[in-house]
Amino acid sequence: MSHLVRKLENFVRLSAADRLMLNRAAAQRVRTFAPRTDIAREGEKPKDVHLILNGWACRYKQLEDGRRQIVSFFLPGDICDLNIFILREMDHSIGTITPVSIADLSREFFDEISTGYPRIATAFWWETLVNAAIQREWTMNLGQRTASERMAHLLCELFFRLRLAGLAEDNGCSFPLTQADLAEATGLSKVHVNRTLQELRANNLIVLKGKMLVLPDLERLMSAGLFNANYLHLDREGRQLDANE
Amino acid sequence: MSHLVRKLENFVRLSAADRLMLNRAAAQRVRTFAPRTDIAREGEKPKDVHLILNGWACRYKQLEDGRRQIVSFFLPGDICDLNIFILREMDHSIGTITPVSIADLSREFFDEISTGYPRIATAFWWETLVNAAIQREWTMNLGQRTASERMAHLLCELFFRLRLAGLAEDNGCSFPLTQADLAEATGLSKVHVNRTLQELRANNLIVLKGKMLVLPDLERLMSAGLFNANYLHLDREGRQLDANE
DNA sequence: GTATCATGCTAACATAAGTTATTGTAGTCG
DNA sequence: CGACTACAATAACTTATGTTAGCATGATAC
Repeated sequence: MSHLVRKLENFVRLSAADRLMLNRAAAQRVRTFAPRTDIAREGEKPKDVHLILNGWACRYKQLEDGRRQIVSFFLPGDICDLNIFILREMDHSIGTITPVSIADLSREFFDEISTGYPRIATAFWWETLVNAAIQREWTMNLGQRTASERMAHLLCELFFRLRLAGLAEDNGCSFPLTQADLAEATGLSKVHVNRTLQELRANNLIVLKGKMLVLPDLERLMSAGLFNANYLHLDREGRQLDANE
Repeated sequence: MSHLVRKLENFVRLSAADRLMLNRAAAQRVRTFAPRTDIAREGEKPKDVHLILNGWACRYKQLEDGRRQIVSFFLPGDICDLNIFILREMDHSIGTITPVSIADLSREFFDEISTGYPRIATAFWWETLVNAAIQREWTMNLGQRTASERMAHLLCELFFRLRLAGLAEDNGCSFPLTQADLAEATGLSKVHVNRTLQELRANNLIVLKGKMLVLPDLERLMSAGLFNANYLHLDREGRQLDANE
């Protein structure tokens, strides 16, 4: 089962036809990219919506003087920007971290969804709203949390999101980000990222080595990062109805 | 003409019927709020989409220990969160800065839009995408810009957005935010906000007094804030077609 | 096997921004 | 009118994080 379907089914119940539709779309127009290359660049006209099939990528923005900020990460099953084609040009770039394969989704695909696949349409709205919530949480993260809180929070988020797509073990996950990547995502310097990771290690909150992240005590890491998963909206739609609200 | 219509017409050409529909929706279910009160609170079940008719409001998040971050501002003509009702609970709060009046838009209103008002639907997608872009830009702002760049950038953004809704003069606007508000939005301390504003004043980039902001030289302020308006996507849809792209 | 490169680590030092505290100023309320 | 109150301004001091630089490690390539 694809990571996308796996993820969306955490929120809506999809029919067999829904799943077929999604898997069919994910099998067409597939492209692959080497690590550290751009899938799309700021200033370009957006043509398609990208679905990440495999690998890690990120959205980033750059200032004229070279300062770079990773504004979000894309994990397998993530969709880049619904309906982006109505805009005239990209206001950010999308680049790969690892080798990445994507499927390009056309405008026509979304037209089909909105006329004939209401459950998928709802699931896509959920995806859009959760992405917005993640971006807000990053604003909070950069604005209010200290370096170690910020790092702990980011690690929790990535772990939760990977788990949602079926890509994490019970207490860890594969983790391809370099300290330089973490620096660009947290707004810290590389040196301070290193210090911060050492601190988390010293507190037995993480084991991070050779592209593998182990979280020996997720609860403690969450509280170290003041992490509250509510913004990921992991509850299935209708649960409040089941509970006879 | 309402601020909403004014704003959306910067992007799509609306028909008379479109405008009528929007103005009708904006006249029903109107509520008013005192300054510094909450329109919605984190944890609540979202019921309606809010359209800001008048006044300034903000979205904010709070940590258990009281640290607060304003994650975005709402100006007249802004819509809070399209389709928010599919989520089970709010992950943030919405509070007023000034006295505010809003119109609550129902699920049924959006159903009507999506079946019978394609231009409005497109304009709403534009609004959603621009809001996402603004949130990304805030991430960049907090992660990479220095205090004075950050402040200059924020002032530019608010000025541009007010102008879009027809709420700014040529070289200034009404500006109800306190230094404490600016601190919560920029992730700086109140004291440092004060220092930063002094610096901008000393460089003749702003005149800020008694809830009025004057920008004597917008160009210079923009370059002081490394402000590039591309993320606001102010270009009307179809312009690239007119230009025979 | 050793040269090269990306990545990680550490130390010493510099600085932007935070903290605490005090004072000024204007508006509002009784 | 005087007493509050919210907001703004400043000073003195502290601290978290940035900067520069150098070294260590491990993978990849020839």
